[in-house]
Amino acid sequence: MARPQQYEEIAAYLRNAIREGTFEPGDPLPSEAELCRRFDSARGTVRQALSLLRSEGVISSGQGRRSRVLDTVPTQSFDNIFSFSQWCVRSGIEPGQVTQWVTRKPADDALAAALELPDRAPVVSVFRLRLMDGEPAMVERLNYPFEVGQHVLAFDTDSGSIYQHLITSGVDIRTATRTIDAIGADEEDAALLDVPVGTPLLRVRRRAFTTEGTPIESSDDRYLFDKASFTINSVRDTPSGLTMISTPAGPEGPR
Amino acid sequence: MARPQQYEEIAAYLRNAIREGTFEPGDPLPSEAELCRRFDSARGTVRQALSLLRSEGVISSGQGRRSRVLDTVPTQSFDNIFSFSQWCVRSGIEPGQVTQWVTRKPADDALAAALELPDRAPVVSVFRLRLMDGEPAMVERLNYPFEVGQHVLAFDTDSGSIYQHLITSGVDIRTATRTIDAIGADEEDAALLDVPVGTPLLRVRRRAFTTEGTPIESSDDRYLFDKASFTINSVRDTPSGLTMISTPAGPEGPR
DNA sequence: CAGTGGTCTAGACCACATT
DNA sequence: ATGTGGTCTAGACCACTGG
Repeated sequence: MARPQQYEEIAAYLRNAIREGTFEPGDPLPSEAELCRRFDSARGTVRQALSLLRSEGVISSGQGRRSRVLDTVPTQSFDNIFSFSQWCVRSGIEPGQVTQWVTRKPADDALAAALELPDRAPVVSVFRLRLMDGEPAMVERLNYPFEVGQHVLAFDTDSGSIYQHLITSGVDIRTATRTIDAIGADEEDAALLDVPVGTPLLRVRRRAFTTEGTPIESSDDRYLFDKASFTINSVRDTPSGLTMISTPAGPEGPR
Repeated sequence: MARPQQYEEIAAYLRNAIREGTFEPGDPLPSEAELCRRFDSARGTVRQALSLLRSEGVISSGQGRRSRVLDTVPTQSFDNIFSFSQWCVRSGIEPGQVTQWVTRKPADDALAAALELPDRAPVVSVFRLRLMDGEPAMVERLNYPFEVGQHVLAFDTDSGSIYQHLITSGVDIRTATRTIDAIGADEEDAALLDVPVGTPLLRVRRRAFTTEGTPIESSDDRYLFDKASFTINSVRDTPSGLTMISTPAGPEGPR
């Protein structure tokens, strides 16, 4: 595993350089030709990397102009992001975790509803502090129906990605619903993240489902506000009557 | 202009065939090799077309598998996502706005990059406080290239939805990229929203594009954290829809 | 004008899914 | 074993931007 994808490497390098201020918002990136030389790769590969950053809302490109850095924080596109660990690696950040506890207990009302289980059905819960390059970045609260949670109980939660572990355990994760909002840190959050109570946090609540629509996860992640952001691309429907085979031209939008 | 782009032609053909039921949801598309033959083009070009459809959430691809048509997700909700006014109305809330100012001025570096304009090109900016049932809920900062902004200058920004006005003025809004994060209120935000400085706000930065991929808006909305949240549904391959729901944003049913 | 990104071609090898 | 998409190479021409 971890076979390095060349275009991912180039993208990671650029994301890193941007995050560390080598390229500031508004600055031009190196030209594609320059990047080809620097990474000894073909232009198609470089363009694939840039296309990735474009879809993440990190840079903007245009014919004849150099690509430029947009005003951004480290950003995750929703496409492939189920896993904090994976996300960090893609961004050139070292992920980490400190497990607070793992329990098996009966679900309370709200959790039973979220997982579509009978009241007081057994669930497995995980509570971890997540780190980026060794620094506190996110508090993670995960809840699984017991059937799924078994795999979690049999896993060293300090060793890495639970998501990855579930996938390789054969758990069928197909769709997810995320709700994003902002809240102030409560006492528990504040202590772990080492910030004052009330500090703004970005909360992402997630429910994941199998192909059949059975809920298999209900979680609550709270990010330090300057550690993460999320990007979403959306398309508006074309007015119905128009497009036939011959369409108006169009360079690049997202991705 | 309107020089036909080959990959756009291929994409348009596929979109059409899908819309007309030639390929039903779940069906495999023709293989890339087959499309190469049919359109007498190189594989890279075909892949560019498929990449476009993938980014639109129309198909899903995977190594070794044929690309398949996804359940078509009605992006009808796009308008509701884009327009604060429409979203409120749909949620049974009375929208309102207090315009702070509307200006025309040269773009600074960051804004020029975001709108893909030459440095110091003229832009039209709007700064409004938005209300829900008469209460402050959001601070809205909108920026348009002058060509688009003209329509805004000729509009009473206290009267309602700029988005609606642009659409009816014939502005072609096709795609958008949103980046969501959390920040503390600065002094300007705090004064308008009537909260202490540092209160957590949900920030949504948006870039909107025409069919040709030309940027037509770059904006920054900051919501009181208890007034709004965002919900995103995604499938393991491709992001599909985005929905905005109102305050009592309880865990939402999947579908 | 030279430099840059947008598009396109015609090959190649690999990993994975299906048979 | 075959077919498929994912990745990559090494060229090419064009349209546009910028000095």
